[in-house]
Amino acid sequence: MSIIDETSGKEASATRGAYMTLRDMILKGELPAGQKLKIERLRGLLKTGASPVREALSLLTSDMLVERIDQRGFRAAPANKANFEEILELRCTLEDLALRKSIAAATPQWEEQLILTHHRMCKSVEQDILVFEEAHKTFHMAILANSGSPVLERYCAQLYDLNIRYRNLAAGGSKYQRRDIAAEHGEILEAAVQCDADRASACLLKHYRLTGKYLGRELDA
Amino acid sequence: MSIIDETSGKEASATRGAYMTLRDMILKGELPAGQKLKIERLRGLLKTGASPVREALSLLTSDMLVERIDQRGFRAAPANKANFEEILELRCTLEDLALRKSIAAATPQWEEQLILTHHRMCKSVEQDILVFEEAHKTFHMAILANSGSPVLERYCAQLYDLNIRYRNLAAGGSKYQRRDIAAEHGEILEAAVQCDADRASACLLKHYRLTGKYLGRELDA
DNA sequence: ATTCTAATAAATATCGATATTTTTTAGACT
DNA sequence: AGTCTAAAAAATATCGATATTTATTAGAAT
Repeated sequence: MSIIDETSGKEASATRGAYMTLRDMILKGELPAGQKLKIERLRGLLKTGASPVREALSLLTSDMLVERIDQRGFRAAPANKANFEEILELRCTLEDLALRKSIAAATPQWEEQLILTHHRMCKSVEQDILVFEEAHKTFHMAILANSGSPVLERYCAQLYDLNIRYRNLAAGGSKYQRRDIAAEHGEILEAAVQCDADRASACLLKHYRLTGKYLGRELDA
Repeated sequence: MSIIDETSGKEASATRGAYMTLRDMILKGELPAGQKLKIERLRGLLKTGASPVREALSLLTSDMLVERIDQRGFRAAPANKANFEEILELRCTLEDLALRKSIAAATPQWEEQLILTHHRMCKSVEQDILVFEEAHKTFHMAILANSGSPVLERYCAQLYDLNIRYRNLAAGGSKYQRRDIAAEHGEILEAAVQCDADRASACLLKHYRLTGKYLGRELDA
């Protein structure tokens, strides 16, 4: 592997590159919900062949970001309030579960990871919003990372992304929510480190449901 | 669509055909856990081109039945006791959740579906084991089908399949479990129809955990 | 004997072309 | 006008060939 592979954003395979780009575009709403995803168009967009595009789209069905209808192609997964609320609720349930498992199995290493990812997230607010987004996801996943159940964590990560997608879809005009997000994160961290499962869970779910309520209003429009 | 399409088992697209066949082979253990899945070999096996095979494998990644490693192909998902137990436990949690939601939202239509799928399952015991397996899954999914959360149901279906896979992997030599499965199903049905969530859940989880205990022993070998 | 390296073989990933299917369009009929 | 039907266009799905990458083998050096 050349040095370039590791430092640049360039992906190893065309399929992976297409997967990442398409995923990003769907999460950001650049490919609107429900939109038909024509191979030729994406081919042009991604400057690659039909095979990588099709394979990437097939992979994205795993993530519930793309729907595949046999013999009539792919489309960006539809979005609606019912689905949003389903995602939000299921996410709360599963994260609550994973959080409690993580805390129950707490180790010094896990604690340290929490502190670290939280710190990085705090610092990243000064930087580009994308850097913060990344750090934000990393922190939230770190909380669940000690659950001992990779499948559960996978589901949580999936639901996290789906939720972010709705945030991006809804955040059309209105300004970013003016809440003290930093304080909320701090409280979650504190409770988790203290192994206070009930408080950590309560904070976490409040954190999600507040954002959810805000987004729910946006989606009505 | 010709008449043949609807009556024969022949799939509409090569990709879907490959997907179904491969899925079946992995669930049945014909493609052993961890095994490398070489495109050329599968191409020969399924008598189709490389593209449908690759696409089918990409789709199977969703179901956690296939692992994809960039630039070095696909392999059947590994199987081990830890994963089995994780699947079993998560399945119990999620099905409990879905069952309670289903019961909470009970409708006459749902009840009737339960009765119907249960009846079909009972009848199917006389027929081929594969017919029973299909009916068994249909019954279990019908129980959860009223949860109002398609995503949750999707996860449950996924975990169901993964569990079945372990059953098939473990059932190498030993005879089929000699329990009164029919009675267990009957009890679940009865409790569900009566909207007794606690009893239904208890029955369901006992049903799963008994099978799980049995399979766990097999997997030690 | 063991590790390193170059050459070879094998397998994956990708492309471009073509067959198949679906969708659209335009004309005929009621 | 509103359907139905046939032809044309567009898009999907698939194939066969090739480029790229990884894995294997055999020989050289320590």
